[in-house]
Amino acid sequence: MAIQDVECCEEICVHEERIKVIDAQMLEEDELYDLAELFKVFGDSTRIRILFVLSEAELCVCDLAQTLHMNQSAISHQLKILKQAKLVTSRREGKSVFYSLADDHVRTILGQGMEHIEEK
Amino acid sequence: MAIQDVECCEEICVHEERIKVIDAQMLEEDELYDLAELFKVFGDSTRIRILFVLSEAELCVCDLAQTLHMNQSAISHQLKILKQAKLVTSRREGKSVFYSLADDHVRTILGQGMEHIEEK
DNA sequence: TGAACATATGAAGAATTGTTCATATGTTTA
DNA sequence: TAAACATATGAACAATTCTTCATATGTTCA
Repeated sequence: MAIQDVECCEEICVHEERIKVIDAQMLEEDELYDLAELFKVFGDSTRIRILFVLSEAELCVCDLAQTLHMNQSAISHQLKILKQAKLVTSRREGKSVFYSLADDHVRTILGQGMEHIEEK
Repeated sequence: MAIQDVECCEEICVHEERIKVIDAQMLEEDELYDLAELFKVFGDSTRIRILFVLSEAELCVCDLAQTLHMNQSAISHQLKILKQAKLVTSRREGKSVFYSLADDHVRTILGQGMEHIEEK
């Protein structure tokens, strides 16, 4: 992101004190980045579908692929992203790997999102 | 998304009944899409910063640009996206346009996101 | 051990997205 | 009405992302 001087409205709306206070309370750069990265993970309909399905039942990669009508590779790639974000966990059982939701934040966030879009 | 037949594990992990039940409960295509679109809006650090700043105070475009050290055009573009997603609202006051958070879902979602990344 | 199966992953191409630049729109005031 | 100011927006380029294909890894069982 380019940092630069910005010519700005001077009379009405620049409240320097207010800006200073906000600046001080601002999230750290890496927190901001992590937060955006987290939501980016939610921001894909394939991953939303995976999370939604896993909120109903623990499933293996193959079941997920079949349920979502997508090939195994695509699902595996998305599961990797979900796992890196700690939104899902997995356990191996023989040849299969079963995935499930990592914790309740996932459900809460999905639920809040649903509420928001339903209010429109 | 390509829909196709997937050769799938047959012995261990395909639970056809389970899949049928999940299929029936699955979100509608457009709900899924809307939900992903919503989270996509949260999935950018500039927009997260805008939302965070607006959670502290109502600000005009110019103040936002100055606070975030970005130019006015970039901020306006992002505000448009936030407004389309109904995450912010605006009111005009003379030459300036003031933006603020649209509702408390925004705060809840941001808060849950913060909790999640802080638990790591 | 080797064949069969389930999952993971690297590379590549298509599609999407964010910022910048230039300019348009809308508001105030001289 | 014209100039000055604040905001909005279209086009373009760079960067990121998602899916597919091919193949590698890991597990079971004959």
